[in-house]
Amino acid sequence: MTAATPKGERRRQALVEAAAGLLVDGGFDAIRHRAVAERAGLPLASTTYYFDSLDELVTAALEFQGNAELAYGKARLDELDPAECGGDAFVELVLDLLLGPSGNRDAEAVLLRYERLVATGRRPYLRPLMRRMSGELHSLLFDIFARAGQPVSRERVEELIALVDGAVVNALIEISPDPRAAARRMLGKAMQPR
Amino acid sequence: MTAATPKGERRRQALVEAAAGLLVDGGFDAIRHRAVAERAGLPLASTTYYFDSLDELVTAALEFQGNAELAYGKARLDELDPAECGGDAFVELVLDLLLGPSGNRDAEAVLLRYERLVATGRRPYLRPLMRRMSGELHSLLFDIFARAGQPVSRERVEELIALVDGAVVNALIEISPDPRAAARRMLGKAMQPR
DNA sequence: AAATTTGTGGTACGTGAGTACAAGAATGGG
DNA sequence: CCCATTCTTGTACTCACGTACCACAAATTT
Repeated sequence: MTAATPKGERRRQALVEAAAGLLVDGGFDAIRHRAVAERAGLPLASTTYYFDSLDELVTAALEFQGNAELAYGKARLDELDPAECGGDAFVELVLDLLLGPSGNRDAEAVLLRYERLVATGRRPYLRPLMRRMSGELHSLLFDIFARAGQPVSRERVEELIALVDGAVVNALIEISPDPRAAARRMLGKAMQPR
Repeated sequence: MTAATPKGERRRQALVEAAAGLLVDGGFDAIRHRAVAERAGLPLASTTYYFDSLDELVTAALEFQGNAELAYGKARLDELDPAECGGDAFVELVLDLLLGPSGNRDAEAVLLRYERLVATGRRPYLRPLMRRMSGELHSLLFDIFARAGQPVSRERVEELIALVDGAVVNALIEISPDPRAAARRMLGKAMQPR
């Protein structure tokens, strides 16, 4: 159900944000009616009033989080100074877009981005949303490469994303996972001038 | 707990196989005491008798499944005829090792291999096992490339694996996921003679 | 053969979850 | 001011799950 009153809309939004927070901290399984309500400081029943099912709440949380990440990416694109796109700095920029800002407690925060992809395998209802966000991310990267004076084809963007994603999922099984370092290594090598 | 009697050992093994089956069909969350017992045709309490905790059962199931996959890979290596390693056939061979034999109901079966990687992020107790299996898989691929007359460095193996893994996780969000096709495309391009 | 270990399985407890419900409060238009 | 719609929330029902328990059977050891 959708809210019809301003206050209702605010409450609904508070629930979405709480759910998104839980999503980041604990993954999809952490989004539960009771946990969301508590985190938002609202009663349990408010979650079932504004969302017909838990899936709907999960979808809203994912959309909120995804949009936040895309907004961050767009901001980085806007403030991009082509002069400061030396090799290493540019690699870090791309990693920021794909994995989130560095300084995130890493393995933890990166994990969610990949749980999302894989979870979509068993939750088909997330696919349309994930497709949209993935498409926007690709476009964003495409623009960033162009803006940085290193234009690439869309196909090449897909390759680089795949390389980073693969490096990350394989890094997750290390004793002390450092997925960003693994991705940096692969990406740095792939982007080296030939 | 470990079994001490031959019959006990058989029962324990039946539980592990049942759990592995559930793992393949429904992912980690599908491994539950009751489901495992029912699938094995044994009483509920047998699961707690042979395994101190559910984690132990999950670990055993994963190990069983992983070993089966590695055995399949070794068999493919043994029967490898270097003469039949034309480009396309060889790509398919590599995909068979990384994604499982073609003909698997694809998106379904491939999914587990990536759930494992990501799940390890939130289940540290799986890491040692995953590391071991991942290492063996890398070695296997290294040997296969050499045997096929296309030797590559271990670093290059890692790159190709990352490329395939990244292609797969990104393919999972499609409306009708075909991760194998996506991986085939990327891998084929990356392995093209330069 | 007795004793001890090992295996077996029915049952039940406690917990946490999704969801339903109904009674009450707030809101806004006539 | 009233009334209908919208919102709010405490409570409770049902279910599935992990796990513990215990009486008993089978096997193994002494």
